Amino acid sequence: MDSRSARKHQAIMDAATTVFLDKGYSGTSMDDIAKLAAVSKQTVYKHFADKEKLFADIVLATTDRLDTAIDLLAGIPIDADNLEENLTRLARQFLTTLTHPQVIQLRRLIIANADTFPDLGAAWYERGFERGLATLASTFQRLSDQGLLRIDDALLAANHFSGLLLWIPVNKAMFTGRSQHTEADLDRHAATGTRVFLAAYR
Amino acid sequence: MDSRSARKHQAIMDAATTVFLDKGYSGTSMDDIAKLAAVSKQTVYKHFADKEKLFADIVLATTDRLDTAIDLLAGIPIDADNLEENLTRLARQFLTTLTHPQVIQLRRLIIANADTFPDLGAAWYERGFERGLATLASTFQRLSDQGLLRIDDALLAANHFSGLLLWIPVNKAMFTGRSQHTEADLDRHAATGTRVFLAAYR
DNA sequence: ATCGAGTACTGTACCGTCCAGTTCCACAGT
DNA sequence: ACTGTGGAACTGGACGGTACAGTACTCGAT
Repeated sequence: MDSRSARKHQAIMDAATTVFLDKGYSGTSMDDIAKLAAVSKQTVYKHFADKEKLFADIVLATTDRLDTAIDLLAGIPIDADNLEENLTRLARQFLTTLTHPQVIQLRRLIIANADTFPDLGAAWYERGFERGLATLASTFQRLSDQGLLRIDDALLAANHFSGLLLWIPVNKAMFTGRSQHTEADLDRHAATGTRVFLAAYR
Repeated sequence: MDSRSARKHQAIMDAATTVFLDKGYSGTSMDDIAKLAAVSKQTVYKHFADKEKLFADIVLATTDRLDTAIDLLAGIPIDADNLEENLTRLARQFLTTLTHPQVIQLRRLIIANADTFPDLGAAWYERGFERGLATLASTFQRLSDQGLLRIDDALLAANHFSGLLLWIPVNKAMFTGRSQHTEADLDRHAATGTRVFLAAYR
């Protein structure tokens, strides 16, 4: 069922995602998108009412992709033995996912336009952020029920966990352009962050 | 030495700061700034070469103001007794300062334009972020020398402290527009964050 | 006579629309 | 299976309208 129309639609979405992530909302022209999608501008406007609508669509689509990625990640079972090692590995994967250049660029994009598109910022916050925290929290709750952790507010614990891990690398990436972290940096953040977390919650 | 010229200069800086913080870089026109400063556009261009230069100047000036505020804050002495209470108060003041709407808007502004002005992002990161962490770290080092904390990497400890405190409220503010936190929220973040920090570092 | 206000102007970028001509696709009849 | 046909979708380019950075020029104030 890849009708021509559907193919074009997808091509436009892909192109728009690329260009918006790269150049920001106002830095992107509809002509740019049409050209990259190898499609006429008329066709773009046939599929999307206007620039704002197109922007909202690609942001939400990308957010959903990220959301499912996090779900998968938090679903990985954690052994009772070697709790610290297992948790460190979870932390490490969190870091990999959330410092991925595309994710960083998406954050940038939403923050930059949170004034113009308040609904979009709120939607991202709820679907891409709070939901991620909630799944992480349910993992912690499980560990707590097994007696491996000592937690009364699982959501708060998830907040602390992610704050310990992400505050530095995410901020660095936000401010210093497309800075790529070395693997060693991320390893270190995962290890030390997990250690502090366990000191408080084991 | 308030020459007429100096006063105009200041008026333009103030107006530009206000408008840029409110509407973002590309959302702000030079006419807006001139009008708010009660000055002709010609005069604006007499004092600042172009829009980019003006933007860079006001960002760096605001960053410096924030930096000195943090210095003051981290310099407050901490009693040996009631460590947790004292640290919680420090945390609370950190939160107040860094969730101030102006600061949040400045962060937004820099992140939004980190691609176009990479130097500015880097400058903010070094002067407004790493420097703040460094002063916090030196406070922790002092406490460690007094035997109140057990720290081997003071800078890392400062990172963890700020991550625990700021991750949630700052993210929320970034994404959900000018959301104001209730005092109670901030109290709670300060208390729980400090508790986790002390569990790991006391 | 110097400085700045006020305003008009230039050049550019870009959103969204329009139109004339072309390609794709589903479905009919053979 | 093969062809023909109608309609929908697409192309490419042009165009109106608007917004805005930066410049030029006139006139009044001090």
